[in-house]
Amino acid sequence: MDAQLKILDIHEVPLVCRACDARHNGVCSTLSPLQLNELNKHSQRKAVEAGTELIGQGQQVHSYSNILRGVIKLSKIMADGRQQIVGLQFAPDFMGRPFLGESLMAAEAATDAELCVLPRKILERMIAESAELGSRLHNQALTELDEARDWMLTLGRKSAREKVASLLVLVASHTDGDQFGSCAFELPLSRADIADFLGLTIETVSRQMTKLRKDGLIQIENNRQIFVPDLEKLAVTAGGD
Amino acid sequence: MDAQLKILDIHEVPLVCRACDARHNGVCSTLSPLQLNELNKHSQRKAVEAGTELIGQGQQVHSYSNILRGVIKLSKIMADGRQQIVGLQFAPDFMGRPFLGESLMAAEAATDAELCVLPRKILERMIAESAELGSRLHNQALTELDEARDWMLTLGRKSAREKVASLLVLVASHTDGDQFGSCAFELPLSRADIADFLGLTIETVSRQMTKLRKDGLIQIENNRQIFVPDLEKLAVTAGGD
DNA sequence: TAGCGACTTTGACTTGGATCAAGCATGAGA
DNA sequence: TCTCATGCTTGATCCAAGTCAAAGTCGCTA
Repeated sequence: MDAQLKILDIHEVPLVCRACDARHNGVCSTLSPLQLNELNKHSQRKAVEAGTELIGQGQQVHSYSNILRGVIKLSKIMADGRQQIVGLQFAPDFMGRPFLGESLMAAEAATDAELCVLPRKILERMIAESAELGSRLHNQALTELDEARDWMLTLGRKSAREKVASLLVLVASHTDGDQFGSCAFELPLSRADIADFLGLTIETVSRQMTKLRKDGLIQIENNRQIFVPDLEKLAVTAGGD
Repeated sequence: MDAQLKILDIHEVPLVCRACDARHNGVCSTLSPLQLNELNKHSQRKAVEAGTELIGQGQQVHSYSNILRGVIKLSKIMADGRQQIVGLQFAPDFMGRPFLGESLMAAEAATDAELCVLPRKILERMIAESAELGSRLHNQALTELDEARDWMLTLGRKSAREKVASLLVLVASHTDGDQFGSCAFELPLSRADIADFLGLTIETVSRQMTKLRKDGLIQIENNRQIFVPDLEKLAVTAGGD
């Protein structure tokens, strides 16, 4: 909520994103050395802490970002305050909605995060110049659409228990600990965030987490540390397939 | 349900889509005459009647389509039969998810419809060749993503009454009768479809329709014919903005 | 014109999740 | 050490929407 750093003013942060290092495969990996050099002149690395609002619903868009570290939540809010998280973005996703001047939702850092900020005009010019970059972003848009539609099934047709299990499976799937049976991870979201993502209240989320714990499907430490003894079983609880 | 025509066998229907006529601005309008000619060799116009399944969840994708007339519903189904409609496509949308061999959802004609069917391989080659076509499809994907996220807010946070009103506003917005105050249209969906789209039951949909009617927000004739005396008021009932 | 099937509405009852209201932990600051 | 704020859990109660069951409506066919 307390936005110490505004992403829009890209000149605040001095550190320049030098090249497509491993974490930076969101966009740059498709560019020619010439384009990369051009991009480096304008891109800015930026660290933000959890809770920082990166852009508000209805605000003008001046930049896009590659997410280098952390989790960003995208949310929509109704006139009366009801809120729905409509997407989570993990590193190394590209963040932003090209070709639209005004943001249709708010973006907020769910965890401490690091971004590589790209000015809008520069990036849009590069999309026009590089078919490969365009294709890359096209594919990410399609993937996000797939995910959004999966989530529509979750929101529309699953019970609270299934919803919470679905969220845990989703977060687990974005954690590299892709071991077979068990996995452990830190939840990037508070109970309130989870509720906003699942279309539930915090009380219901809490109750279902407790129930999943008592049923032996998960273990919880310090509210955020989750251990899943059997991911398969949790996925079944989340609604199968 | 009874699929008399399978979209996959493009040779069944003799009529060839000759050119980018007005209704056919989904894809073809971006192509060069040479490419158009090439496309015309392979595209097929096809009429399907309401209820025809165009592709099933998990099936191999062999073609894409431009929708020339009618409404297509995209739906996901869970192992136990729970169903959620995750998108509606109206003419002149492009239908299909490029670059993925297997369909993540089912597509079914909600109304009688007419399609221009494009074989997958041909279209994907043309995307690679034409930056403008790629950009066009990229934009459609982004638009669909915007719509999906809007709908996530509806599914997650709105009451049954607001959901039904939202659907009516959505359908109204795809009807060219964009008069200011009032509008009239035919619902392309049955009560069961509406329920599947809104994450409700048919009974709840029916009750809310009745209540909206009794509140004077809509008039209903023959279940499907809707007259909205004041679209603005209905939009407010749908949750504002 | 009666009968059948698909679709819709309506009513009575149940229930899952929301709401309201305390408690409980943790950590920061005085 | 106390207090206060923040985030989470737990319990009691309520209500919106689901479930179950019947009855209308319409078109189709015999």
